[in-house]
Amino acid sequence: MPAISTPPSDLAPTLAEWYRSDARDLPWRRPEFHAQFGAWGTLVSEFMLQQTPVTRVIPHLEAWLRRWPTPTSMSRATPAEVVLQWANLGYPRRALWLHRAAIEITERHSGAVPRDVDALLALSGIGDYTARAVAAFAFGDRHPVVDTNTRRVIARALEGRSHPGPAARSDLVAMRALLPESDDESAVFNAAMMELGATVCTSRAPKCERCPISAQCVWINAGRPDTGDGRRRQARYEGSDRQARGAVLKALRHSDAGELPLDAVIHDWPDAVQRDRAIDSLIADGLAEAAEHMLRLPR
DNA sequence: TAGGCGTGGAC
DNA sequence: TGTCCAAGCCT
Repeated sequence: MPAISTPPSDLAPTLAEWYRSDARDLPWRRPEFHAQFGAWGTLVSEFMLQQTPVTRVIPHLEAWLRRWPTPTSMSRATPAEVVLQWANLGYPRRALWLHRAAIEITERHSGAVPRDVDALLALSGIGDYTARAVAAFAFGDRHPVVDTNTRRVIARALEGRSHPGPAARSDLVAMRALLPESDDESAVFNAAMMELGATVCTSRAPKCERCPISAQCVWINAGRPDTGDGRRRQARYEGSDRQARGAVLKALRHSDAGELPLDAVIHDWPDAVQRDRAIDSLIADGLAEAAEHMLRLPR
């Protein structure tokens, strides 16, 4: 790993000041949000934000929390209801995982979102990022919160690369070394690194002229070299199994009573083998079930 | 560790 | 148009 040229002590205060003045006003950052929904609100927001843009999440989050304001209320829903409410947010397995997590929280933690990172990691659909995001943002504890934005800021500002490498456990170690001493300052630092990456230090066309740490940025001082050759490319979507799965589930979501005759499910799909493979894989994932020549959302 | 997994907006 | 990208997780 390249040498770190900026002392961590310089970064946090500068970013904290910038964050206080420039951070977006997002629902889950408002005190009323925490007062109303607590850690559950944070947890739901983090599930929805996994690979889905902020602007698409906001309306869904508010509808979701109005319907299921606590883990226990959601634990009593059916998978079909949850998948329907998830609507077109994408990656619908997240809806099942969130539902499962709500049940686990109800059964293992008496309906209260746990504060302990290991307990959070043990819940369905929660990994290194989400567990620490909940612990840091909902409970104010000092943990390294590392998402794609954080990794990009570290790659550029500290390592002089245009894009971070693949996510790795070592990212947690690198971020932990940058955290301020106190819980409060750490939470702000985590949020500020993410915010900078999301709004200024973006993947494409970064706005370096608006960056509060541009003077210390190793990447800028190196002439902003393109070092992104080794990045993993997202697989082609057009014609993919994912597209077929999405079409099947969309048909189910829009059907009456959440079910369709099996032979009517995207019957005009150009590749019948792929269509059947998509249906089978959705059933295997628990996102659909077959019964009596019908395909339906899971009950 | 690499590949699979939705959806839609921006360019 | 096609390509990239988005507060990741699971296997």
